[in-house]
Amino acid sequence: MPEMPEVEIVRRGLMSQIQGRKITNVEIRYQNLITGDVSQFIDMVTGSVIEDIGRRAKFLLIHLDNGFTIISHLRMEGKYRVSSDPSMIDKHSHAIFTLDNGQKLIYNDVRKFGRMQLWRTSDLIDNRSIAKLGPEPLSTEFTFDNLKSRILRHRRDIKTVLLDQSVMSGLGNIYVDEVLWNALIHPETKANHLSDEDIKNILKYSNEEMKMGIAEGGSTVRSYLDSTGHAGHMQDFLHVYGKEGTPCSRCGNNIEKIKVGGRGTHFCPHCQVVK
DNA sequence: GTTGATGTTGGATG
DNA sequence: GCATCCAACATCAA
Repeated sequence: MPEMPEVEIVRRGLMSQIQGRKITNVEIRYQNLITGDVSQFIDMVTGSVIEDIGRRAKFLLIHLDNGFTIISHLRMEGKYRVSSDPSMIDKHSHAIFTLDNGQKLIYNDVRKFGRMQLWRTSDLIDNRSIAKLGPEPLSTEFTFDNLKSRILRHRRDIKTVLLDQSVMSGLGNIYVDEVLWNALIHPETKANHLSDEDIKNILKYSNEEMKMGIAEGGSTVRSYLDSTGHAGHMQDFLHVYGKEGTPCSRCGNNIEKIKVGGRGTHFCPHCQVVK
């Protein structure tokens, strides 16, 4: 499911729903959900208060009042849901946090790809997953010079490079296709062949797409729902993702779908030409 | 029934 | 270090 905008929507939802709540009980039904020692995770989280919820790229950071943070990644289909309705719990509910107001924070994940781990809040920057992340759109570090030097280091296809979270972070398979369509760049263009103009466009449209994705509540193309169970609307504004065989909204040529770096890739063969 | 694809990341292998 | 391949898993469509 989630790229940066979807994770941000989940973060905002959780902030209004569970910030300040005490976690009175923790149940982990799928042991591999937790990276590290499961019983230690349960011990440390039980009885703590949720102080704040942050985000770095696609990682949710649930800050507890005991100096620890739950680093949570939803991967493909992870979902949080806050509810007191027991029917919200099913065979795909892998973690259940009982809160002091009687509600439960339920983590659902059909494909079981998502992961959580506990990390000392003051040492978050040392976490391997967090440490390697490149700058994300809408942040102060996301500048032309920084992005240019990071992209030009690579000779892989630009699509693959933009999906590499150590180059820049936040984009996933949907938004990267949209950014490249907006920027008029063919997804198989070699990264080190890009012009300053191309880099400027990647910067500009990454910011725009992330901003719009957040404003529209995220993209729901398969299964994404926020923590209140609502779908997003960004899917109504996509130009290429999932549009194969339909006319490009800019030039009228049919959108094509190919494989780039093993990922389904949508682009307009007329607007986006390899240089 | 079988095969392939699905908003991701990280580990193994050259 | 860099690039590529595959695994983790369940479901749905062709």
